[in-house]
Amino acid sequence: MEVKETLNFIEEIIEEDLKKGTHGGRVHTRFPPEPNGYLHIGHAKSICLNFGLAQKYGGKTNLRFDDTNPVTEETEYVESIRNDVRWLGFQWDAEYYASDYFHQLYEWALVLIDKGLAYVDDSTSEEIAALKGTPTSAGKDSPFRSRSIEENRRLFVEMKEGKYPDGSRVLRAKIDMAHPNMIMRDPILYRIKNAAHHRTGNKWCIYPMYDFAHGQSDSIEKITHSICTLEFIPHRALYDWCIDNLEIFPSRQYEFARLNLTYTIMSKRKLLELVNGGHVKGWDDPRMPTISGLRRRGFTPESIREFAKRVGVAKRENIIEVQLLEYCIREDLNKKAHRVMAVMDPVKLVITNYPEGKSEHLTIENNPEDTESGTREVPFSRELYIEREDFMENPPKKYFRLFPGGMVRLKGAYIIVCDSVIKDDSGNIAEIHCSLIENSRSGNDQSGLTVKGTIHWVSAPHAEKAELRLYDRLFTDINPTGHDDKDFKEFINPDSLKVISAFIEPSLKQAKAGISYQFIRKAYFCVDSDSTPENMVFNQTVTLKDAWNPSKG
RNA sequence: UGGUCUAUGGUGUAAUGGUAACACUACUGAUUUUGGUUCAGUCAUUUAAGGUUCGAGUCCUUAUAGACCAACCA
Repeated sequence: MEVKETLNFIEEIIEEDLKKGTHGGRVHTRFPPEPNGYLHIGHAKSICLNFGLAQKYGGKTNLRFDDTNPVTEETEYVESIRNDVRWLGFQWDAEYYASDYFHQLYEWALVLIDKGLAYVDDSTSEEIAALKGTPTSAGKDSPFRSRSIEENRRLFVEMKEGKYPDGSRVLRAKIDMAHPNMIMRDPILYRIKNAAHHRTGNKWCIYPMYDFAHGQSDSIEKITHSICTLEFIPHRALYDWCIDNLEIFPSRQYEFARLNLTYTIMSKRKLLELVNGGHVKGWDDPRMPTISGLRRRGFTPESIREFAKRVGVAKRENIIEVQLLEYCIREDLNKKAHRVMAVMDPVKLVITNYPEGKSEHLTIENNPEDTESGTREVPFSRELYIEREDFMENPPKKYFRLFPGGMVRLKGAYIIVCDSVIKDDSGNIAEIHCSLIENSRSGNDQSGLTVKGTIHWVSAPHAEKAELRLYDRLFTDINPTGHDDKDFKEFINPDSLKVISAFIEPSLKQAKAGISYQFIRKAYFCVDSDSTPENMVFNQTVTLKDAWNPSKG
């Protein structure tokens, strides 16, 4: 059956433009990050949207750094952003910086002054705010609003020449102090900042505001569809005002709802707070919703792109369940990740009828989902480790694992039956004694027995040790920033990171950083960049789904 | 004493005036040498009230709810 393709509202706009022949059928988008922090999964949605649209309609996408505020922006962030976009699988057509346009923007400010549409205001920040009015009451004109064009021009040029200190003067658009849209109440266009810029150094001491830079940058690059998030809706009036009065290429702005994720924060400022406050170990901490964090956690570009596709694009505020993200990474890794065995909470199991000192190599498939993935050799011997939770002395109904008198298959090996349990002085289980069934070896089973459960194991004398970093959600609240009376940091999950030592099968000894594995029956893990052959470190990406619910028996 | 945007299952996205669909979650059951995967099934009178129409989730009106707007941030 054919599934009818439906368009999101931006695709509808584009197809309408294509039909009308707007811009000669050209589609040109841009991804415009400010280099003041690392990209997060919300940006990934925007990246996939902007680049995806261009791909779909045979257009282009620029990467443009919106770097109009020198005090918060750094080259480190530029590098990380370029890296993350590339890693996600996208290549931009051109790389630009709003700072490339500083001179043009300055010229355009002069145009507005000459048209009587902009003026220099000597008021303080507080005075300007006071005259701004409120959403429900009109503002009042600044006492400097009626300066002559000549005076405005002279003052603005002097601002540029560095004759005035920070905060002493601004350039404002002359629009309407009673406008119902507060953005239009004589917005500030330029401010004085005697600060070094990461690209232009000390060349400038006046810097354009977002509203005087973004639309014009789009226009310079002949962007046809400038896509941003909902909070910029009121800015669209000013975006259009600048383009109209400057009589430049008519880029158009369209707004979609940003991504929100349950149990997650999605604000660069707040993520910075987590980094600076030492609540996480950096922007790429695997608990962070940053692209670099997700990458280190073991997420693949494919899984994130699939996620972006599945969350859709609309204008309605939304909060996506993290389970969808988890579904996407499991779906991808299920196809790709080799299966290996690791015991996270070990208890010793002795096979009493297996000769001491003997060992053999069993051939085990790497991935039953991928016949191309081949097999590997796994050593087997008399003493093994199994998970403590895979044995119960007094099991409930429907317990498929080991218990006294019970039978399970050791994955890829033999069927065993539990004969007895050895306890230490304090009553804890020290060893489980089993015997294996002759002729039950995996792939060559002539025992005729069928067992309900299969458990994983690692041969004790061959086992390697590894550090496992287990992650839980970073916040305990479904919407940490959704409480007016509480700071989001109050909801930080104290147990978001647990470090354990595990036994892993020896084939993992060569595992390289960034490679993902499925630790069978447990979770997907990926080799961390901290990992060395002497101290192997794995990050838990996501657990396997677990349908076993002991309480239901 | 304002303006703008948005309202469809638990979550998200469709249905473009004509049988409310798909995915995720959750819960059943089947299959399984991973309690994974896979496969089947269950879960909605579309915020409310009016109106237009043969026919409304869709158009109109009013209400209600939520979001955004008073940074020399973007």
